[in-house]
Amino acid sequence: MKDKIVTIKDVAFEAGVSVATASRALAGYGYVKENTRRKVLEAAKKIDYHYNLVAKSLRTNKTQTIGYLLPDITNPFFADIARGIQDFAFSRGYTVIICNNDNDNIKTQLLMKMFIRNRVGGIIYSTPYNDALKQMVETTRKNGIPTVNCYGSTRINASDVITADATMGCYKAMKYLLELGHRHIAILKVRGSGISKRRLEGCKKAFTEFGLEMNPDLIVEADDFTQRSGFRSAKLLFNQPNIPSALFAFSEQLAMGVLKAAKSEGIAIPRDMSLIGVDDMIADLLDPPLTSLSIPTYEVGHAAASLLFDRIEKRKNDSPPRCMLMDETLTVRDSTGSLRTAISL
Amino acid sequence: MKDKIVTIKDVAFEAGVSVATASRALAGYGYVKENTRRKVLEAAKKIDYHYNLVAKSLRTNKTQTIGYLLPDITNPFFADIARGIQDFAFSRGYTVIICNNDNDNIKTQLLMKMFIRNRVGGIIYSTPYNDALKQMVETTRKNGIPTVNCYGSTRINASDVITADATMGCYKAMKYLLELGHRHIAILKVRGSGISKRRLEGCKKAFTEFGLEMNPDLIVEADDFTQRSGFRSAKLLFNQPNIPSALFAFSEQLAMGVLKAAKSEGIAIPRDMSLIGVDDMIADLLDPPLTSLSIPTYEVGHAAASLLFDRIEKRKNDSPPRCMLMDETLTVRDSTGSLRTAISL
DNA sequence: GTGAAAGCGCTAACAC
DNA sequence: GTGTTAGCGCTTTCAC
Repeated sequence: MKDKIVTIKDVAFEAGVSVATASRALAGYGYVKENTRRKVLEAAKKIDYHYNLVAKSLRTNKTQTIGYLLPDITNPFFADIARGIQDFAFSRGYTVIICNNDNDNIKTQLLMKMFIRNRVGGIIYSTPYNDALKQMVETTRKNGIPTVNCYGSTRINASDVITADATMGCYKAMKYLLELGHRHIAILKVRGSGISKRRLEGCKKAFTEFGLEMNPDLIVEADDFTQRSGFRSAKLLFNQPNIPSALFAFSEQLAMGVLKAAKSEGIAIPRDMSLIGVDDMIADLLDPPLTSLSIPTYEVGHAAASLLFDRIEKRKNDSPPRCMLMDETLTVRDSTGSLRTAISL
Repeated sequence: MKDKIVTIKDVAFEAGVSVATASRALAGYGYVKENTRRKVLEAAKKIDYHYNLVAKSLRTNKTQTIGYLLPDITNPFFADIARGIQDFAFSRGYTVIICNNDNDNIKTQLLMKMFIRNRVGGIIYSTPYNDALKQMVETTRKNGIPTVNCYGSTRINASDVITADATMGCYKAMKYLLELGHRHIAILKVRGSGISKRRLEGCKKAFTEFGLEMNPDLIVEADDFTQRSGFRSAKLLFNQPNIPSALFAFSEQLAMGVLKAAKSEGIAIPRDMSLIGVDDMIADLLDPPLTSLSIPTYEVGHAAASLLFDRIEKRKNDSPPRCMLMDETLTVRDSTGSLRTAISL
């Protein structure tokens, strides 16, 4: 139980070879006779040697680590993405440092600097690409650290971008509602949100395909993606002369707010109104289980890591930023029904 | 944009001092004249220097990193703990490596080895202290890496332990039910679960205090903590001659299963039966919002990190393992009511 | 207060 | 196939 640190030198001595050979055997590269390799590995095990990644990192000037910057790991949406990233990274022998910025620019800057100090091989971020981040991305690039914008925004920027195809997803969801016979369909989007805009485009496309046009009065703008906003907006909507036969809310939280508002107004779902949400984190637990456009969060994370490792390993860090879109899928549950249902009552 | 790496040497040159002085100024220890320090920091900024933690780690033989081993970051319960750990670690200038073992012993071993190879300063784990883990904890201890068992089990083991006071929590919850007038109270625990056993003890204590005894027929053993198990067990229970006036399920998932079973049997909650759950992750979103015993997950994580840093920084790594208990709190919502309600109907 | 220099554990030429 | 050896970028004695 001596505190003497066991190094590769000790392994080499124990195995009766040079440190170079020991190194080659341990790291598994270069030419080592199978017999020698075995001898070295046995010696390592015997003297309880543990490879020192810190030393390797210093020597090779690259770590087996990447950073992931997100708003808050407590948010299941990002936790799923994180899992996708971790699994991919781990399969490559990498470790990931997860940091929460709480949507705070000061923290962003601090954390990105921490990533650099730790000499991460690359950084994935799921946080809006604003000026604070832009500046830090610039800095990391100068330091040879590639970045991937993971579900942050599709706005052209200095990083590779991976995100879900929101336009296409909403097109599918809206088409589904139209096929059910709905025409008087309300949208609950968020004011000033880029992704809301893209979602709306998808909706419009579906309407156009049906030779219809959306009623601007039914496009409601919420302040943010929260449940409270959803509740408030829905209340307002429900106090109009006639309520829509279907409502498409652009987040799960918004939809939950709508659900509450509907309950309080005695509006039964889906009998009186069909409801679709987005995100699908706990949609199946709601009452009624919510038909929902689900974002393939795990796959998004996985793909982000894959994009990042392309740059880290293949060193093609000078090629222009790429953009990759993942398919959103519609999961039909109990909150939607055909228009006939509503008419018959 | 040259790829030349900027080192402390360059900073020293730029500032016109020796590397030793530059090092002292940059790391902020030892004697450096205020004036010199400023000069060095300015030089560093000017040539865009980024401190290299890898080199520091190699030299000092300690990293600014800890490891957190959990079943799955996607589980909000552990994500909350992770957040508590991260925040504490970050405040100490540490970074945390989060690894999911999916309750798999092989992965546990792999990941713990990864932690050692990365020379983490300490490890927190939220995974059962079984033989596989025990062996790895032994190994880390030999390598001078302290460990904290965070909500894993209170069984005496080689690590510091932090957990919630389940016995006390359940005592409070049960007392609440008894004060509401309930006597015919069912428990939904999990067979073979250590924590379930401690929870049951708390319940018994409350009964004893009221001069009562628990009815063994109403202590139901589920196979695991899942919703499916809760549903199945509740169904069985509800098909008995008379249903209990209250039910206490030892996890949120179990309670959700009970909720579903009750709905399918036409049992109204809380009118026909009161229901209490444990965990309180999404209890407020359920229908009805669930009265719930909440585990202070964030605080548990925070405390775990605090315990760990005691050992890392104060180097009192030879003192015997400590055990720390956090209070669980009862959050009353709509799923519980006084017995009179039930009688009156 | 500051500087010179040794060395943390590993890798990668290069020599044999 | 294997060995020798010079560092990677920092810290930290020990002189001055």
